[in-house]
Amino acid sequence: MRDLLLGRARFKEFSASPERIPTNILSERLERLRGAGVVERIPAADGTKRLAYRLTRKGLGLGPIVAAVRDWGLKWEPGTKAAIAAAPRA
Amino acid sequence: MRDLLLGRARFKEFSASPERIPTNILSERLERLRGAGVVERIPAADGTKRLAYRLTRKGLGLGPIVAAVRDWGLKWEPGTKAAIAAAPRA
DNA sequence: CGGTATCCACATTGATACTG
DNA sequence: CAGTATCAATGTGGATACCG
Repeated sequence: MRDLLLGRARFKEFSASPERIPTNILSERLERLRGAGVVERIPAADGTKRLAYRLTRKGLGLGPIVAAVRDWGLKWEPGTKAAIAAAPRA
Repeated sequence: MRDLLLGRARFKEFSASPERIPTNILSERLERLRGAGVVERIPAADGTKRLAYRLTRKGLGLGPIVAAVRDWGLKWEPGTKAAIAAAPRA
């Protein structure tokens, strides 16, 4: 979800993230997110026959949750680093 | 977390919630939340020797996350009902 | 009342190997 | 590149019984 919210779209991009998620887990999660209507498949931007993934509106709606988790971690869990820009301090 | 945010404090109150959580799971979760510094034990308000649970400041900080999840559910997941008052529509 | 103790079922993750 | 197939390990939840 973090990668998708950052605009990442390709299997390989998700796979390259620091978590080093195994390909089977990544594949299964993308399918489950698709089943939940949070993610959709689209043709890749580069014109090749490859696929890409993108958040639906429902998926974009998860942004505030992810942001709230990030903010909580930054405030209360030492060592938390934000991959997505933090909300400005209120 | 929802019950705690609602101000519920007693083991029995959590236990009576609609999820009908088994006592072993409830007990284990309270301990884990305590270990995470999210919940603390306090003497019960009624002066008996019983215990009660309360959110720490760190735990109260989870409120915005729970609220964001609730709002997302209300908007995107049919059948979602809010146990905590929903944020006013922006 | 407020828990512990068992024990089982199932979900999730992960390592690894393989394929169109 | 973008997955699928296996299989083992672990985590999580739940039913149930019991106890101070």
